[in-house]
Amino acid sequence: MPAKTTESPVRLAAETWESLFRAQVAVMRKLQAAPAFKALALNEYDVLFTLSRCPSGWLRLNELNDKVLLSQSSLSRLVERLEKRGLVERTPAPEDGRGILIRLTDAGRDLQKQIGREHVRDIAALVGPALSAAEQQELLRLTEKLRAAVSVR
Amino acid sequence: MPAKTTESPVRLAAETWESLFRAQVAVMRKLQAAPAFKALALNEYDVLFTLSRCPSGWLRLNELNDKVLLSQSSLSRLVERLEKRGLVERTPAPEDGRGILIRLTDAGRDLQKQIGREHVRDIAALVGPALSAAEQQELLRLTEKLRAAVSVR
DNA sequence: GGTCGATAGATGCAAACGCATCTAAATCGG
DNA sequence: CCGATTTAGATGCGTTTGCATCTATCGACC
Repeated sequence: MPAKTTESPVRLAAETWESLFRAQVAVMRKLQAAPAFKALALNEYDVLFTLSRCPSGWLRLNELNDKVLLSQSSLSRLVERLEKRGLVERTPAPEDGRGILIRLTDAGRDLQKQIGREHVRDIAALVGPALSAAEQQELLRLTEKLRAAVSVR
Repeated sequence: MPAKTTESPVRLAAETWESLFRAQVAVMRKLQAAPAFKALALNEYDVLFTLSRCPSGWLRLNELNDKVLLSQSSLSRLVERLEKRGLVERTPAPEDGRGILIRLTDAGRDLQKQIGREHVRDIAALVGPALSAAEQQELLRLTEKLRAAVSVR
């Protein structure tokens, strides 16, 4: 396929985004269908995952909201569900009477790890054969740069 | 930031996917908030867009379903809504009594073009400043390669 | 040609979603 | 220090979503 992307900057950006988006859809399709997500919706897993990556273990609800593609109200109720299932804990934020802090329970951490292992295998099975290591590193670099630039403020 | 990605292939693939996914979330956040999507949800726009890109103008429902991250039933009802709004048309497929064909109406095409213009501007404003033209081309190439590899069969 | 599994799409239903709004706490300005 | 604005999160409500299932047609095979 010839590179027809020397057209206009606007067009190049649009095509780049569309390609990124379609790739995300294609991969996500496969991942969602995996048995790892019988127990937990992807958004729910994403919250557990994000909490597991947090150094202090605690995250504010609004911090979580930056990571996940959900409205504030939906995230609020999603966390409520996770709490009912005993996967996360809530505490009023000590320094801000409006806020709440969330962290994984032991059960939540276990479930995240278990699903995470399967999930990582699924990802590797999809992405590994598709791109060389060097290409993956470059894709990682570019998407990280894009995310950082878009997320300013 | 040092490249810690020379670890294992599995880990590299997982980090690459996570970075791609987060970038997608970050960009999508901004795009969804744009005034272009007051009139039409993103999934709905995506269907109109896909139809507008189709050479024959007609698409089967199941072909459409490959492009969009929606279940079959959700897409069925989404198209139903678009039809009620006069944006798409349905016809029984001539060669397959089970299938239906969908295409844009004139109103649908107009709306897609109108939103599309705004949308492309929004994308360019986000992606353009984030990556150089060469980087965008490389990102386009890598995501297209990934999508193609994942979509086989 | 008739039966049988597979495929396309529609539909009932409960769960999840976003928007608008509400309450309460923090921050700002005088 | 007090009223006004902003911010964090919860909640009512109508809409959208996915799962399971249903109907109808297609294709394969005997």
